[in-house]
Amino acid sequence: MGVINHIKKIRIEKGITQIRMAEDLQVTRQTINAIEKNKYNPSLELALKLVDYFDVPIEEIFILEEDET
Amino acid sequence: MGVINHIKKIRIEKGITQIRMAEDLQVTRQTINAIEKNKYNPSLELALKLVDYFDVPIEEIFILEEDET
DNA sequence: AAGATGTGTAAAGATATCTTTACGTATCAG
DNA sequence: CTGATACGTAAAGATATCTTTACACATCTT
Repeated sequence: MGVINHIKKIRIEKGITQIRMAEDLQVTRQTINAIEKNKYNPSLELALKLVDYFDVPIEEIFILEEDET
Repeated sequence: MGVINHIKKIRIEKGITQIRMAEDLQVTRQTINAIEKNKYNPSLELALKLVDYFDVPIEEIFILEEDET
């Protein structure tokens, strides 16, 4: 059970650096890096900002992994 | 800047109690209550579970309020 | 080689999210 | 009135999210 994301993939595709993303989204570079490395999930607020930032559907960025029985 | 939600409205429309929601989503009733009262935002994981649970687009539940310049 | 740029990481601290326990109020059924 | 059900809330504590500061490594340019 948990959430994984495809932020790094999307960021690279768009040719954006972690540094620029952090500035644009008003968080630190370490936050972007940690989320890309799936160290933890973004807050809902940051997740929604990421959706707006990349302009892609949320399902293309964040995947809710179901509990495998 | 922040996120508001329409969980209470949607829950009432579907005739579900906070207690049942909490059981179904495996969180406490207090968590549901606090989120409905906008005491704090759900985690991204819980937010995605809520989307699945209600089967509505995320934009109908969560609204990212922009910073008014 | 030296400097600039982009990325990975770590540790300490602040704040947010969530649980557990518990109490209060209101409504409805018996 | 009594009991059951649903909701609102509060306080203490655990864990997650995010910041600040700092260091390391790799690549590219000069």
